[in-house]
Formats: sequence, C-alpha cells, structure tokens
Amino acid sequence: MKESVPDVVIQRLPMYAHILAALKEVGVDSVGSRELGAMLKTTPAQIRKDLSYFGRFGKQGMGYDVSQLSAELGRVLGLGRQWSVVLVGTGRLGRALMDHKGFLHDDYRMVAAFDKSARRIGRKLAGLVIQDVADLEDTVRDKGIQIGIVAVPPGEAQQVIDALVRAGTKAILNYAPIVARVPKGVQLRQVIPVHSLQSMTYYLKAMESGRGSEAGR
Amino acid sequence: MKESVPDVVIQRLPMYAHILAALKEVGVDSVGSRELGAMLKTTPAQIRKDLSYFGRFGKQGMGYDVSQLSAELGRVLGLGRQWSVVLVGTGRLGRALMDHKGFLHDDYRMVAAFDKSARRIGRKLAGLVIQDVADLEDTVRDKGIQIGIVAVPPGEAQQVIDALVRAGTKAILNYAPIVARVPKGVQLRQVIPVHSLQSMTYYLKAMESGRGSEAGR
DNA sequence: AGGGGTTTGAGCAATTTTTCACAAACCCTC
DNA sequence: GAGGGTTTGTGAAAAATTGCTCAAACCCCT
Repeated sequence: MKESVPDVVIQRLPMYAHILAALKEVGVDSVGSRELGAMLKTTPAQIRKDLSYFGRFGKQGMGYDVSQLSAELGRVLGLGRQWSVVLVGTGRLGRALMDHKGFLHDDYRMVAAFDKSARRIGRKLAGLVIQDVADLEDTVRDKGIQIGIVAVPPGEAQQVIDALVRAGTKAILNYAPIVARVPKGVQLRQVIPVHSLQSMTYYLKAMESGRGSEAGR
Repeated sequence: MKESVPDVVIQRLPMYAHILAALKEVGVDSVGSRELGAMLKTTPAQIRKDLSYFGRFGKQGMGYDVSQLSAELGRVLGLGRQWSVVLVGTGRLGRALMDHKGFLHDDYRMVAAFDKSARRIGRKLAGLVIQDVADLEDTVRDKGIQIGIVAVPPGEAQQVIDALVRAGTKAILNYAPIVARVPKGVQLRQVIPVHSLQSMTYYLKAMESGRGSEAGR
C-alpha cells in the first residue's frame, strides 16, 4: 500500500474490474496475472504491480480468486454504492446515452436531467421529468449530485460545466467537442470521438507511406 | 524530426489541432507556447517538445502562426483528405453518433451502415441505406473502407470487430463496453463511459475520506 | 543597422512508469 | 510433511516521459 497511486494505474483499474466481472460471470474462479495480461494485452508484471498499490490479493502459486479480486477492485474504485448523476442535454446524444445498455451500471443512478429547449423541458426521460437548465445549479446543490454528464452543443458546454462546478460537482464527463476547463480538484473526462479518429488516422497514414511497423496501444 | 514519436504525443495532437482551429476561427493569427499551454493546462515546454517531433513551426521571439501550425498539424494527422468510415450498429447510439454535430468532421465520410435487425435493414440513415451486417465484410473490402465504428450490443461487438479486421480495416472505434481485442497493426480506441466514470469515482472517494489533495488530470 | 526583449528548439536532468528478476508463499503429490 | 513446481509481490534496473535551461533566432524600436 504505497503513498500516491499514479493516475495511469487508476485509469487501468476499470478495465481490470471489467474483465474480472466478466470472468466471474462465466464461472471462472481463479486467474493468474499471466492470463489477465494476455486478455488485456499487457504484461503480467504490470498487472501485479498495479494491484500491489492497493494490497496483496493473490496467492503465490495460485493466482487470484476472481470473486475476491473483483470485490476488492470494486471497493478501490468506490463501487458498490450509489453515485448520483445528472444529465445535462437531452438531445439525440443525451437520450442515446441513457439507453445505451450498461452505460449506467448499478452504481450510477441518474437523478435529474436538464435541457435548455422549451420543447424538451417537461417531457420524461428514463422516468425523470426534464427540467429547465436554469435550475441546474440549485438542484445539483440541493440533491448533492456528485457526477455530471454534459451532452449539450459545444457552444454551451463550458457554461454548463462552470455551473456544475459552482454547484459542487466534483466529477464531469463531457461529450461536447471542446477543450473544457475545470478548476483543480474537479475530475474531468472528455469523450471526443473525433480526437480518437484523428489519432488513429495518424497511424493509418504512417502505415501507408512508411512501412507498417508502427502500431501498439 | 525524430525517429519514432511516442504514442502519448500522438494522442495529444488532436487537442492541439482542435485549439488551433478554434483560434483560427476567432481570428487570432499568432500564439505562443505559453498561451497554448495555459489553454490546454499543460506546460509550454511540453507543447514545444511535442511539436518538435514533426518540424520547426515557430519563430523565435514570435511564437507560432496559427494558420500555418494548424495546417501542419492537419498534415501530420492525415487530415485534409477523405477517410471512409463504416458504421456497424444503427440503434439509438449509432444513430445519435451520426447526428452528433461535428462527430464526423469534413475528413471522415460515412460510406456505409450496417445492422443485424431486419426492421432496420433497408431504412435510410444519413442518406445511406442500412445494409445487412452479413454483407459487412464484402462491402468493406470492396469499397476499401479504412475506419470502422462499432455501436452494437456488447455480445456481438467482438465478432463485428473480427469481421472488420478480416476485411482489412485498420482503425476501429469501439463503443461496446467490452475489452476488445485486435491483432497488432490495427488501431483500436475504446469509448467506454463507465470506465471513465469509475476512474473518476476513485478520486471522489479519495477526496471524501482522505483530504482532497489528489487531483490532476 | 544595431540593441533589447521575447520565444523557440533542443540537449540534458529529473521524474515517472514499465519491466525485470528473484525470494517468499502456496498447493499438490508422494 | 518434505519436495517440486508455480505464481505472487517487490526492490532494483531500464525505459519512457516530462521539465528545465539556455543558446540561437527573430521582431521591433530607435
């Protein structure tokens, strides 16, 4: 149990948890770091080292107990409890996100949804009445909502994010294609598909012109 | 102009390109690494070093010419030409992605869409007739489609990905919440919102229990 | 046209992250 | 219950990435 865990490690944990859950589902009850490494396309050493930041979960000679490790990872990631989530922006994307099977697992519960457009306010979405975005700040503060999901057009995204921050939200998942800014201490994850495409295009181009040696990741 | 560019750098380029495009839009015609660093919450040194992998685009004492740097980055990322994209899965999510303003910029053109469900095949989406996923492999091969976007349910995602790979696709953007596998040489980007949420929850938890010192990213 | 004030580019140092390697731990069999 | 065969956990080495520093380059002003 070390001092501070590198951020890269934290970013990898959900993948580990994911695989573990899948294995548990299928009825596997023990895995080694070698197997996990193969499944996740990483090295056994990395998995062992990553896990070692949080404790000693394996048994020498035997590997890890799937259920136990799964539970431990859940604990580390703060799962197994309810986090409340607010959705801002109920256009195509916002609505699709809510339906996306498994988008909101058991641990994340949507407790409010907001929009700007009068023609959407008042309608229902996933059991919630869509509220006017003007009330966003108050509602978030009152309900103590911890996580915000932003699915509004790019032009309004930063304002919405600022409002969420003012209301005390400490984690924001932003789908608007802007380079958003948040104060230190607030977690922000950007989901910008175009950026993913562009970084892939770089390698595609490299593969056509140069030889296809570059790959990885 | 160095040998091989680190992957982390490639991942940052789209952000640079994005900001540059925005600045150009607004009419700014020169920026320094200091300003860029401030906007992107990174250090001037990092920006200069990243850019230096690809050439010398700045002028000492003056910074960078926005138009020029923007163009250079586009060139590096392989923009300014048409990449053909195929969408597999035209459920809520798939359809939302197509509408998501700015999801497919000028450089990426959707040339085919596939689904499994008989009730969607034959319908139109963004000007394309949705085809049977059984024809995916042939169509991708025939049209030389370079990029695949996977928006099918988790259970079918790996099969779809395998089919894309067999058909010669070299870049795949996967929205299904699975830990997908592709052979080396094929680019894969996963968009798994739950993972983002989970990694944020880690910090939220840390902030409530410990003191809120941990942050970053 | 020269001097002053900036800012880049790049080598080098510091830090972070990954990989290696092996002792300690563990089960299983005999 | 001792020995063999694995596999973890971890300190140390290696590699990768980031940050620092400063000479060289450049514009602007006088």
